[in-house]
Amino acid sequence: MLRKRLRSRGYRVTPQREAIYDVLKDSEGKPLCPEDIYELALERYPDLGLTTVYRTMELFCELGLAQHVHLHEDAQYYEINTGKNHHHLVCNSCGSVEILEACLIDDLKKLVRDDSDFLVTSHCMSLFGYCPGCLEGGKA
Amino acid sequence: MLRKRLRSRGYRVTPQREAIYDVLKDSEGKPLCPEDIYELALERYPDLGLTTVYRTMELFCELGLAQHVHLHEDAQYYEINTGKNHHHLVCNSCGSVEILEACLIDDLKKLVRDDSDFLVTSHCMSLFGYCPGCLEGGKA
DNA sequence: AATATAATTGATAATCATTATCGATAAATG
DNA sequence: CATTTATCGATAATGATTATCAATTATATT
Repeated sequence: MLRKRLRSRGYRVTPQREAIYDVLKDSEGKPLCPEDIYELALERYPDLGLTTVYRTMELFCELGLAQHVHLHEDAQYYEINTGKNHHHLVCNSCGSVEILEACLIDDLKKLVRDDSDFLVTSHCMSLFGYCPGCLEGGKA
Repeated sequence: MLRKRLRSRGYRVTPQREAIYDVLKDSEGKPLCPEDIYELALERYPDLGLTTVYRTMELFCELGLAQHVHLHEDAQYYEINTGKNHHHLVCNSCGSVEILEACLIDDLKKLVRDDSDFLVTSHCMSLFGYCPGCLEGGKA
């Protein structure tokens, strides 16, 4: 899987990339930060550098081998709390933000309330992609 | 609203806090980063310091006057991409992460596809709160 | 209205995660 | 096996956020 994916795009197969990929595979369902990945991968490839972890994760995400997970309640953007929920459509190209009034968070919260004992106090939710303008202009 | 909310919790009403709150109110629907807020608030209170913006936004979030918005696709946590979506339940107290297999993202994507011309390529979605263990132990 | 007190502020320094640089190394190709 | 060039790791640089601390000022009290 890893070897094929890398080679098909012209990237090289290296022991560092294999070590990092194995760490991710073994941690399925448990999100890891770069430092976590670094420390686990060191056990498989002792000369690994932290820089390589950052570079490799960026590559893996681009190749669809890994994905980002948002685990912090803090984010560098703020807005006034009006009490009513909504989502944001964030354009990867121009950075524009569109408001999506429809909100599935309440459904999801209800689902969690019914199915588990976890108490939800807040959430983070955004959709990323390309806005109509960028799609049309071929910037995407 | 601002004055009442501050005083009811023993916080003081200052021109800096009023300036920042006014900026948020005037930017409803448009998420702002600390630097954005700082620059807009300077027009209302020219001696404002950036440090105060960070402190004030933290306070406003605690008071429920403002909320965080996630606008970046990059996050410092990663996991392997298995192709099937799921959400994360993140405990504010112990940091534990529970997997929620149910996923409403596909419904939401469909909704966006039907109602707008925005092309969704990825998303961020997590629920924050308190896990059963922390609720029970009174740590929450 | 004047005073006391303690919260709040802003300038500065410190921190910490992430990114850029660059010479050395090693994977792929023939 | 030799060549080419992607990849690597150590280090420095960056940039956003946080800690420090003396000065200021909102509030309660007199």
